[in-house]
Amino acid sequence: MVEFAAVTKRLKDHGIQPSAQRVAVAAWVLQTSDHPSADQVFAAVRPSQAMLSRATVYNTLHLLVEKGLLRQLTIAGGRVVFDPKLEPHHHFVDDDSGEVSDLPLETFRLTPEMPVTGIDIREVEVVVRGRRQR
Amino acid sequence: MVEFAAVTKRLKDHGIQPSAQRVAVAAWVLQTSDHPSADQVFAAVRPSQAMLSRATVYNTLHLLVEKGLLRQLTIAGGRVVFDPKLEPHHHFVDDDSGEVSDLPLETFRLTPEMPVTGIDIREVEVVVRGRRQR
DNA sequence: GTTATTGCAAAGGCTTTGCATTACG
DNA sequence: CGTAATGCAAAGCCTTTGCAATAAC
Repeated sequence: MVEFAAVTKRLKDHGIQPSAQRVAVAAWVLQTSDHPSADQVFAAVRPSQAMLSRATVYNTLHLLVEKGLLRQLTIAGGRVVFDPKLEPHHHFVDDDSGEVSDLPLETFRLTPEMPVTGIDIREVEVVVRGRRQR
Repeated sequence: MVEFAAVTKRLKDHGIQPSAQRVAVAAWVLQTSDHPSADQVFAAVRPSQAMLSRATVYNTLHLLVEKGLLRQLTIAGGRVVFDPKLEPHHHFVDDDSGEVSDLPLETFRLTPEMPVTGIDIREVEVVVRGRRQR
């Protein structure tokens, strides 16, 4: 069960005019612990929102990213996925299944020991590829 | 001027059967200091190798990656580029121009202080996004 | 009423695929 | 000869675009 009222407020607070479609998309994607692709978002929200087109999903996702409610990740292989977890953290991609999972920030400490000059760093993305041991 | 003989030998050493197209592609992509996309490789090699199709370029690039002569990177925005520099290092993507450049490994020290368990790490990709200062 | 949002379908990149042709061992 | 590599064009994703219809202010 998702609180649409809370989502609506959150959208407004971030300067996004709510609409049935936007609230439905946001309510789902902002609470998932998964790392869905645009199409997975569409597939997940469609059943409860028959009036929803792919274009609107892309539209809404980009809007959420632009307004800072969602992060867009680029995973090995060129896949683009979305991540509602805003706190800095890293990612692990299972080469076998393609699944994406979070790695806590402390797993790797990025210590600038050689100062990076001439660059305004906006974001550091760390993607670990490998295999789950069994 | 590129030494085709050396490239040919290198391909053979890595179990790749040389051909005119493969040597031409490899000779260019393995010596560039850039981070070209598949299409940029095609555009660069085509003039000196009229008998070259896009399919063969993709084919050859994937072969080089598979055999460990080339690395495939996934850059912010879902772009896939290739990097002949095999030594571990990081990458910087200029948000303005989209250009990719290398960052020395020492720029960031990745210190596993919380041991990563249950995972066979194959590769750690660090991509820094931001802007060049002027 | 005027502006913003949406759906639809078409168009656009980029990459892969299938198959006949050509080159190689 | 038999196998491997290539070219070509078509097909496949995924994503964006244009425009008319709809809904919101």
